[in-house]
Amino acid sequence: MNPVTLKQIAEELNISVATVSKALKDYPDVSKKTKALVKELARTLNYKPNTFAVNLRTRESKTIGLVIPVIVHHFFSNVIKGIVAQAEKKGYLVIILQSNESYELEKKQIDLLLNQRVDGIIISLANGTADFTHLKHVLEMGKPLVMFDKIAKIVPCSKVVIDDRKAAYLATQHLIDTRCTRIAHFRGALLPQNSIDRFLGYKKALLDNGLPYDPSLVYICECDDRSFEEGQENARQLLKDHNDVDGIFINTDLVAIGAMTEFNKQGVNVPEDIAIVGFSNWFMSSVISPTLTTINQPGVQMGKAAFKRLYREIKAIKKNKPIAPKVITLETELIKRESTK
Amino acid sequence: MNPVTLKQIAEELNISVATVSKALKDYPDVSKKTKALVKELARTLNYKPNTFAVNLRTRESKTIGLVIPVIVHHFFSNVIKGIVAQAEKKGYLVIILQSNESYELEKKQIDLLLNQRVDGIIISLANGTADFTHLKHVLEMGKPLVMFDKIAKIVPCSKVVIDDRKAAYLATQHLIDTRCTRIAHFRGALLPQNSIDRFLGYKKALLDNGLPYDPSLVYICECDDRSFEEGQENARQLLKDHNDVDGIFINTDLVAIGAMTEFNKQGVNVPEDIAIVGFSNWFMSSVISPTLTTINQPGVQMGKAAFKRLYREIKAIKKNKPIAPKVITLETELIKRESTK
DNA sequence: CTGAAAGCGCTTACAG
DNA sequence: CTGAAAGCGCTTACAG
Repeated sequence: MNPVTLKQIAEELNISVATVSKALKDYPDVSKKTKALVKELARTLNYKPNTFAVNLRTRESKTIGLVIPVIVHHFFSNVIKGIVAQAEKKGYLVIILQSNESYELEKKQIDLLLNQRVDGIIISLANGTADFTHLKHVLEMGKPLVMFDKIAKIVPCSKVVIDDRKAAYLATQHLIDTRCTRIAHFRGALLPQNSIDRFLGYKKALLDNGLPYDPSLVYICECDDRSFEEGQENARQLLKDHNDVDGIFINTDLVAIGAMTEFNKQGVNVPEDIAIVGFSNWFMSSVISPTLTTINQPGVQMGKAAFKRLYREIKAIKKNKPIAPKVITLETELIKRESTK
Repeated sequence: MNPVTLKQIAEELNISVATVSKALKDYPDVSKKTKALVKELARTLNYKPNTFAVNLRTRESKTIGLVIPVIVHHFFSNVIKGIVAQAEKKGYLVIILQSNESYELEKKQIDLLLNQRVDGIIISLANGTADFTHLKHVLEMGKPLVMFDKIAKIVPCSKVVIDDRKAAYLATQHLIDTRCTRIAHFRGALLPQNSIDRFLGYKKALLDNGLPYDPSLVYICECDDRSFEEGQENARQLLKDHNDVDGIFINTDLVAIGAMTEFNKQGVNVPEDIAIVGFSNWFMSSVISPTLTTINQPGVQMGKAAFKRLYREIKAIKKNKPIAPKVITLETELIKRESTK
């Protein structure tokens, strides 16, 4: 069965397409009687406006794009959930693409979304992204852009983040407060701002407490799909390199769980021999043994906040109002569990 | 900057819009010279066709819809990954919505996608879905529909599944082969076909091996966001109800891990006292201790297969060819690990 | 080989 | 209060 059009309704009622259109949208200059007739018939015929035509006329698609490094990831799937839920409330649909942590792919995905003429884009950067012209391009096209989690400070768009530096500081301070004196750090990849910030927070906490900063205690993990294994490997290496470490602040829960597994295997007791603080508060962290002390990173909330901000900017642009980029920082908290003393 | 249109190119070159359109699409009836000129200018002006107009003309959106019960779920996020990747290869984008296991919401999401005029829909049903008119409606609109994982046999559309009954049979047989004689089952919710099939496979394996089927050994879990806790609760209850159980086949890895955690806590040894087989092969299953014997459920592959099938049907419908629903069954395998003897 | 024309289905400024 | 007209940007059957 072919979808009903305004024209069909108009012919049926012997009025014009223009009037039907206006009646359905409750324009004040249509008589109540006509409105009632039109609406009644529209309902019985199950009329649905043709989105393609509406899009073409109104120049908006009521669709936004989302680019994330990986879909199969607890934090990002939580963010997706938040964005999709919030978008739906406002009548927006979400197209999702993943960059696989590749700059090239990220560029391509942005291009696809622009061609699709989405009304706005939300993105968390790939680890490999060091050039931002594709993102500036989005802004030049007059499309709102919101970054979250892995952001680029230099791009003048709104951002939804947590205070990574502060959270890392808190995590490290907690290790110090529980009498750790030789604290290692498993950091994330080199480029992402959040892994830089977490590293800086770790370092500052050490220095503020009069502990020396020792670069040889900092291990890197790419945090790709091998996170767990990276945790194991780093733990193994750490035990070889340093037998005096008594605490580790780890960039991500999954890496931390990998490390704990390795320590278990090698008979190193957590937290007695080595205390561990993770990051993100993945649900498994409260469930493994010992349960993992960690920083809560509110994924769903970040997704919601990112869409809300994007929505404001979409509205603003529609009204030709200028938009001032805003950085929204969500609260995190340290969740103390068994992996620290 | 405003996007370039065909009209602008036409004016610049003093030819008609029609010729520009045809030149760009390599119609055979345009001179090589004109084509070269047009393509050259289109490139320098960075011309991109207006998707809204193309959609309206061609009556297709190159967009598909995906409805899943939950996004934050290892299996489903793997499926998303497979679908999105495969769709992108064919120039399709994916709009994702979640039903939260609610029939009402699922109905609404389908409606949204139809209004958006997606070219096809892929769905895994909500646990709560017992009525299928919304899905039949999709087919009546002439839109291809592909179900995966949680399907409804009664809806005449293509499906991508695994042989749940066979896989469950294998899992149970493995427990029997390793000398379990009193085998419990933690099943999924009552309605979904796959949890019914897994239950039936369990039951058949028992009977085929001359073991009695005891309904009191079957525990239910909704497998919503409390899966882990449900596993713990069922394990606790099982220990109270039956002290003679020596094996359990569990509907999902996460529930199984919950159960194992509870057994650990209560000093019940896995696999010596109770052997466990899970289902899905979540990556954590190879990582916990003891590692979990399970059935591998190929999420990414299922996603890819679902899109491939949908794509075929979209093409067929475009050519007015009839489509014969097809059931695609992917292979699974039993992965033996430490949780069974 | 090129272009005029019609049309996809809608919205909205304007005339009456 | 109603409707004719223009137009969003493209595609394609048809005429020349």
